[in-house]
Amino acid sequence: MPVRLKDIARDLGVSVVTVSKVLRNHTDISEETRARVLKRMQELNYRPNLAARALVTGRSCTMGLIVPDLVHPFFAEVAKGLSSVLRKKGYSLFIASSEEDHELEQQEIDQMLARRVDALVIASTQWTVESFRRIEEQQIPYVLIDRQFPGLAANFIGVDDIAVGRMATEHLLDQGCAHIAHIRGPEVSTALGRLEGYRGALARRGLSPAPGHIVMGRTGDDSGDVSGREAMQKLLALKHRPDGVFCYNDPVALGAMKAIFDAGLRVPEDIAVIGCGNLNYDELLRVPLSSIDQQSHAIGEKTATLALALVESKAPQRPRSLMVEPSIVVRGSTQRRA
Amino acid sequence: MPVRLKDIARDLGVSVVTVSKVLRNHTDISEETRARVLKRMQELNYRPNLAARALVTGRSCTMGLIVPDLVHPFFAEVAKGLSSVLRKKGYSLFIASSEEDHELEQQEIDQMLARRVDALVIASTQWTVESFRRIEEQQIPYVLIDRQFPGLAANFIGVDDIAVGRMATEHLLDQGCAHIAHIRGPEVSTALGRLEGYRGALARRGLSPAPGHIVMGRTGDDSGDVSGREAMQKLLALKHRPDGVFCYNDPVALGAMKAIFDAGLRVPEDIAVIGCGNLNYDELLRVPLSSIDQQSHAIGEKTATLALALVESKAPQRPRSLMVEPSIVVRGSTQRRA
DNA sequence: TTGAAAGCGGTACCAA
DNA sequence: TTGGTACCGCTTTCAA
Repeated sequence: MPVRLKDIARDLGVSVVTVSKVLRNHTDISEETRARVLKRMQELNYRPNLAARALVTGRSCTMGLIVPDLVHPFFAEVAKGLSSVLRKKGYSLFIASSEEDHELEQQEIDQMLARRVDALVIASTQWTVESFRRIEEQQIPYVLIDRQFPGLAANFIGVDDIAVGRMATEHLLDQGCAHIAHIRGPEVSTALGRLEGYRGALARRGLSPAPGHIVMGRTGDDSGDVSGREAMQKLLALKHRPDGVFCYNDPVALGAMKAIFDAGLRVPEDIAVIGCGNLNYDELLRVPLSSIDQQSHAIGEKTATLALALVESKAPQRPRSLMVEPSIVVRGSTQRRA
Repeated sequence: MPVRLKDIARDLGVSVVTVSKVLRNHTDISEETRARVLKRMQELNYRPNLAARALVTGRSCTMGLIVPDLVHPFFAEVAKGLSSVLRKKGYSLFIASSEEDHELEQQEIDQMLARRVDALVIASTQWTVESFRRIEEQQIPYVLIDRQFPGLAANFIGVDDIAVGRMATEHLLDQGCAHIAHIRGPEVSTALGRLEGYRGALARRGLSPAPGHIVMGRTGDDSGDVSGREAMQKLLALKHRPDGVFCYNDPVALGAMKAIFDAGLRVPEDIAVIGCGNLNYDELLRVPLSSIDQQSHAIGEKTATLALALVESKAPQRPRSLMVEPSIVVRGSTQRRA
């Protein structure tokens, strides 16, 4: 039912090729013909079938994005940043949520490869690099975001997690905290980087974490508030309880604050708390939460730019790893000196 | 570089057609041939080019979703629900964020039509129905979600907004509130429905809103907390201030709570507050916010099912409008009777 | 059971 | 400046 080049050509008594050339602004068409064709295209509201074009040009002008959880604001922001750049270049974006499931992620990768996306962006939940090999076989460029894979030479864009840890910890030090604890995350690159940054910041001032001041929440990212609460309770039970806590992420920080309040203590006077992620609700809390912003939108934009560059250059590039600088957002939960 | 039917056919000395038939499980192929073909497909990790298939079958097995803001948890949830159903049927989903911009939305619609999606799902920010006519011209089925257009006979799935308003208001009444105010939203179907439900619930008990008890926040959905705060301040300045407030959405409710705290009053003892949307942070607040859940995931799933049905049946269907029942989530902000 | 030919809606190349 | 022809990767139809 949609209008085709052929229809326009027939109506005007010209060849399909001529119409196709007008469509793509070729210069070797007379002004008169061009005008007639354009007019007819308008009248019929013609839209080229991009799938057909993709078949012959070998470019689908399509990319795929696979994230563990679309509802997580970090990934949603990345998706927005990515698509805002791609849209301007005429690209459309397939988006899929892997629900933190390796198998599903694998399936989605296959599906997108079958759709012949020009590039793939993945915030992976994999433990092995096998799926990435599959992508490489197909010669399709891909960019990993958020989580890095040690030992995999792939394009990567994410926040500099060591800087995240350092920044948060230094801020607590600057606010006069002397005993800073860390509620850490699971064994993935983001959590490990933040832990390293935390240690580094202390070391720079000749300090080191007190015994028991590095605790791990039971779970990783989700229902982080529960695990944050538990972890904080452990810290409160210590003989030397901390006066500042750097939390792996914001949900964990909220849980930690709950535990502090439950113990009848105050934030930030007794214990200062800082999280990571700068989630949209941080500002709305009774004690607004200081946090490290992960520049999710910027990550999306930079990823788009890199992916586009990879698609343009047919020669395979040496993989690039790009770290975005985090930034601190200071709110009430750490402001001890007015 | 990807493997094609032709490659497999050549390797095995059979025709392309034969391979194609094996691929689609046709029965008129000998077991022996089938086995040989399947084996080779495995070895080469063959994936059919779905774009090419789409060109000849006229089905892309692709749908489009356009929402005003992907970062908003409601739309992110809808997207998840939608894609979880579609994935099982082998469909992929283009997702675009219109950033609350009519023009962008229009562009995205055009883009997706050009990609020949099998169906389109839109949470529209349009004021006119022109873009929908464009879709109808192309004979592509579409489903509107969230916001309805009076006078447009289109498929629609959303929460029953009148029920939302009724439910919230009745809950406040049941908690013993006698003077219930409403901070309403802009002139769109969702806000109007909730207002109507609020009025209806009061009327059922022989009540009507006191003068000045229906206020409108300055802005609509975004930065709702600012407008909620302002609106609440107006309510607090009244001679007869309310003892319960039903807010258009959760950000507005947070703003309202801030204003109440600033005035030195308590929630829910002095004023009970209920929002709408059941956003993920509601539970994490100092005074957890009661809210009406909009069943976003269910909306996504039902939309997917409807869209699939529309695609299956070639005969154009009479548009269906489907209302999902909201549900109330009671938390601390309204619990006045223990 | 197998495959040759035509065609889906476009683009590339080269000759007229 | 214009258009004939071939072809992108796959499916459909029909004859062998």
